[in-house]
Amino acid sequence: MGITRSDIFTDYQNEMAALAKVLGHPARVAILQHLFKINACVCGDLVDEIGLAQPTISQHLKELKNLGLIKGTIDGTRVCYCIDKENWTKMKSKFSQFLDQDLDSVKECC
Amino acid sequence: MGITRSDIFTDYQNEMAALAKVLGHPARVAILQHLFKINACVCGDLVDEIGLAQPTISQHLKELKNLGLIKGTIDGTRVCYCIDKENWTKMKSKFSQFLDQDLDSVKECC
DNA sequence: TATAATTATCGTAATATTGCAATTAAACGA
DNA sequence: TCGTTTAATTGCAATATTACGATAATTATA
Repeated sequence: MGITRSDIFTDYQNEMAALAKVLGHPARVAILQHLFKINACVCGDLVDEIGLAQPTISQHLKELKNLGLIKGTIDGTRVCYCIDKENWTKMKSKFSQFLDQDLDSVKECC
Repeated sequence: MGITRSDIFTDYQNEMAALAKVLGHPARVAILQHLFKINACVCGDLVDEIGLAQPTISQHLKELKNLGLIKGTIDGTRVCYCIDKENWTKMKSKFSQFLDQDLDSVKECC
């Protein structure tokens, strides 16, 4: 049905999935990489840098902003985007918690 | 168009996104959590544990297997799934590389 | 061999995502 | 004020994802 049955999962599972999902597109990975490299930039720069149309970039920026990974400030006719450091740190610890599950005690079945 | 233009991105960006994407569904997060807890289990257990239909679980298992995060061994009429430790470690370092980009030198724009 | 148990696959329906052209909105500068 | 610049929004088309019923395939068991 294309609809995720989030009602049957825990909050943790849904939040973890939502975070992973927003990283699950190469354009958004590229945007975040560029913001780390450049510190801050405007939408138009990303259009040039990445090579997708302006509305497409704008849409990806919106998703990143909705999850809190970036923030934007209006600067005249432009909008300056940058990494939201506080939320990035929170995301990192959420991922760490998931990825660093105890692998040593895992027994492979085969 | 619903089709990701992976041609314009780097291999790194595409691989990073593919890994994140497979974690981007709560059912797959739940499956992985359960495998960590139980070490190994069969599809039917996951159907009971998670509460989605058997074909749906089977499909999610397939995606996890395609990315290499789990592996399955045929055991009679059942298939025993478990975490692929080697690939899990590889994924972890890929995520670390991305998530641990130098945050200290990032200047927020606003 | 026939039946049961288990998982994968197929087919399909519903929804989501991706991408862009066209347009709108907002703020600046001549 | 009027045009210019920049980004967001709208509307739409194409593709992808999610979910499940039905079925097939495989192996064990009676």
